[in-house]
Amino acid sequence: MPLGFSENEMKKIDDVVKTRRRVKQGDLLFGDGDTFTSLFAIRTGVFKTSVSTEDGREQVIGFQMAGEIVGLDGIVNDAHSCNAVALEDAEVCVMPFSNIEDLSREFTELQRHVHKIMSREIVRENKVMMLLGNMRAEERLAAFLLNLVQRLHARGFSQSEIVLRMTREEIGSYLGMKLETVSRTFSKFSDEGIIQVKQRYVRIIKPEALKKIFNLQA
Amino acid sequence: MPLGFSENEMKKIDDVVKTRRRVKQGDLLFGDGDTFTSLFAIRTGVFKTSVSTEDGREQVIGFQMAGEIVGLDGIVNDAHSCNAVALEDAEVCVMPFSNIEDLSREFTELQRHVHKIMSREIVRENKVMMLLGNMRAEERLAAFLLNLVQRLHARGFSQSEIVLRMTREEIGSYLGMKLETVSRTFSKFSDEGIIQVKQRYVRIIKPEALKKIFNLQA
DNA sequence: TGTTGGCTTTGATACAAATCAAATATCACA
DNA sequence: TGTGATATTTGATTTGTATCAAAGCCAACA
Repeated sequence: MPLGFSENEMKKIDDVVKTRRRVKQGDLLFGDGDTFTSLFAIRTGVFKTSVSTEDGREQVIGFQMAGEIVGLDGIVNDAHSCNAVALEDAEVCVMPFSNIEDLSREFTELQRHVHKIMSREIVRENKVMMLLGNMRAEERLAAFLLNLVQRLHARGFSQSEIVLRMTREEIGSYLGMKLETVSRTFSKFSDEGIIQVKQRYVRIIKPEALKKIFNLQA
Repeated sequence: MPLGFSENEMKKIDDVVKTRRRVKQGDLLFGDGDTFTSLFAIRTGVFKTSVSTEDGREQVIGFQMAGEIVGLDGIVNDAHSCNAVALEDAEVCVMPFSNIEDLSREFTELQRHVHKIMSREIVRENKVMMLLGNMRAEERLAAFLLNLVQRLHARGFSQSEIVLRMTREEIGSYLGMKLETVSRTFSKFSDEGIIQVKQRYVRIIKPEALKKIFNLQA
């Protein structure tokens, strides 16, 4: 939340955010078709969001972590159009959207914040479309790893070490490739000394090499 | 714009929308890096929006037509992060975003409308990610054609005839495939009697066949 | 502490789409 | 009306990733 509010204002805003909900690993925070009432701010844990087709295939559309907002998809039709699943035990703030709308009419700062959150999600998805439409497996995985450490580092974690919360299959779904290709690409980076991989643990040895792969975009 | 406003309210809202701008075919409405000030409501013409990489490759992220809003990407950083180019001579309403923010604090209906527009864009991009990540060339093109006629039909045009405003290359960029593959897939659909194609003109003969291809998602 | 089941790695092969190449069609404009 | 530039189609070949298959690894739990 942005600063610049009076004490009284903060209190009102705090009220929006006071309800908490715990979500166990593997459990659904919300699912496709669920009635939309609230946005969720992630306090702890990592989520994946995904859409599914009738025949059961899944497309992961994002991995969200502490401080990020999920549920924006539900606003347009008052129903969610994707699934949000906890990849580890998690806790979220439940923020009823009608409260957010009421308050953001009162506080310009909050209004602006809400708009920026939605715009940020649009811009993020634009970048993912570029990944999916234009890039090769190595570039996609390099971009994925760089994005992940960057976000983890911004949250006080290591700049070089990652413990993945998602399976190879989920990474593959997000990046538009099969789990075997994800695994092979990890192995290739490892062989080249760019990263160390041991199952879910990844250590980035040469971030510049990843950046080069990503920027080269052969 | 949604209904349910008083005359006085309508006048205020009309004021936001009164500035017009003409954009010639091939001209930029806004470009990556441009300062963000306004959203644009398309009155006539078709636009493409795209992001580019340093090495000059382009990913088309959408084709927008009358009644649709472009520029949402600019809100988060007060600068645009994509390009919007007119694919034919076009006219837009220029809607200064600060006016929109001011008015939407005043009118709940407008506030809601703005939120829904942004959410709709997020949901649209989710679907494109599914296309790009999971589907094969035929499925992508079938989905593209169905989406296009559906939107044209909603605007009073034919349910079966399309005059494409974009090149094969632009379609391919949007769908994550090369122009030759787009062309071949058009030819294949044509050979199968599903569509008639003559350059930019497309007539859909068997919409059910397209739907089947799209739903099958082998 | 052994067993089960899920996840990951690696190898061999198949295939869809990319690439390379050339011919044809269309349009703008001199 | 011809000419050049651009867009499209089609063919031949290559290639990156998917698919199929099997073995190895790990964690949870009986």
